[in-house]
Amino acid sequence: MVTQPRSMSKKDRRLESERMIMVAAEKVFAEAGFGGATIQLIADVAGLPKANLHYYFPTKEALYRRVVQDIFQVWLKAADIFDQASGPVEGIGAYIDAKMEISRRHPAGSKVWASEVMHGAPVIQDYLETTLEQWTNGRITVIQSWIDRGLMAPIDPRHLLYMVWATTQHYADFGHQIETLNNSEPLTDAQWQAATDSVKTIILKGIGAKSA
Amino acid sequence: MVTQPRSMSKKDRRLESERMIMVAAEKVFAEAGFGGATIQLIADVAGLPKANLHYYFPTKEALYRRVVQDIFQVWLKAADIFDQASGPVEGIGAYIDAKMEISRRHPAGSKVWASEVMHGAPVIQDYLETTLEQWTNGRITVIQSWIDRGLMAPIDPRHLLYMVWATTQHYADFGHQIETLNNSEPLTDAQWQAATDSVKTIILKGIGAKSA
DNA sequence: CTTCAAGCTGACCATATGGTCAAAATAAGA
DNA sequence: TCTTATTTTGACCATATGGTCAGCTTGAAG
Repeated sequence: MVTQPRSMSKKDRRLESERMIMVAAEKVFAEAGFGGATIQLIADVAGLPKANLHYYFPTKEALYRRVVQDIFQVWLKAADIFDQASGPVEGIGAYIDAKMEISRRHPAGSKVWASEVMHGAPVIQDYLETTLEQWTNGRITVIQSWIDRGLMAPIDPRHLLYMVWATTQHYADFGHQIETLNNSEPLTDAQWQAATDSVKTIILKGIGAKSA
Repeated sequence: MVTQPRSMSKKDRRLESERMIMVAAEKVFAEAGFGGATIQLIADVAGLPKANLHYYFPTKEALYRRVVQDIFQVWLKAADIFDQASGPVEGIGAYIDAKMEISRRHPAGSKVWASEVMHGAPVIQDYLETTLEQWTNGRITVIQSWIDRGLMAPIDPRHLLYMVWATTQHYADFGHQIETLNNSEPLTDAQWQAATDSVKTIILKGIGAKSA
């Protein structure tokens, strides 16, 4: 456990403790799944007694919910890029860049999200039905307008989005498999760049994207 | 529980019981994850007393291992199609067809596989390092030969394979999300066909595939 | 310095779960 | 029919785990 500086105010220490717990929880939930994760292990990773963890988060479910909600925020934030784009090359290209970066920097979060959805989204079903659906429909409109303006081929925007999600998140969720097939070595900077380029090249060419 | 006909021999009944347990286990492991699944629930789904399940499979791990190995076999079998192809349009096209069909028919299996890999492949690490790596390298050779013969653009074959895996498996692993975004309705036959067509179109066009 | 609310923690509890076992039931073979 | 191996099952056990709680510590405010 990293000792917390005396300088911190009580409020800061609270926030700091909550953050440490969240980070530990994200990691443990990602590695073991919700059912396989134990409060004890999360507490150990965070460097706190189990009872202290319960002081901040009353139940395992509550902690898990917070973790999933946090991840969803990151997810949504990356999507903002989409809107500032003038056409598919810039918009989808930048979106792929952002999502690949998330897969690289927050693989644990991506896995927790994947696990949550795979198990039927018991915790964030309402988000899927409201926020995600609205975001998706908005993006579908944008993509459709690009198609209407002749900036890309008439691909079903929905399946295009699924492909981007699937491909980018795969590098986080199946990172272990990818690493194994890479002589059990993590991807290097150059390899991540090559992966990103490959994904962008294939998808942008595949939809016949033209710069606006 | 489906009563087993008296006509069955003892050996057949054993196989039948094992199969029922495997089917139930695949479903429960997919829905709850390894840690969240309970032997009791698997037994209930299979329609057997818990103790009887332990007669056929000594431990939870042993049962899980069998389930994962089974799934891997399906995975490999689908890959055979690849070899009979004369070029990327036929080979990759047929491979995408096969994998989309698996996602549709065996979504639970796909989820168990995804979960296993996400958790670091504790059970099938050796398969990844041997069988999967060999299969992958073989396919990379094939794809490279297509590139050399000018049948497709010079895409890194590895990332192409990852994209096919990611995209096709996404329809199983994230099926719940896709269903939610489809007005909480399962995809119809036509929608599955449209999804498959979209995936094939984008990828084949994206790699500049030409018929041999 | 004193007071008091906020924060922290070791010890404890109830429950769920994987797994065991002895005995009963069943079916195949002599 | 009798014998024996296989299969089935209810009852039981040891352990792990989520969660509680009473009491202790700490630090801010007056």
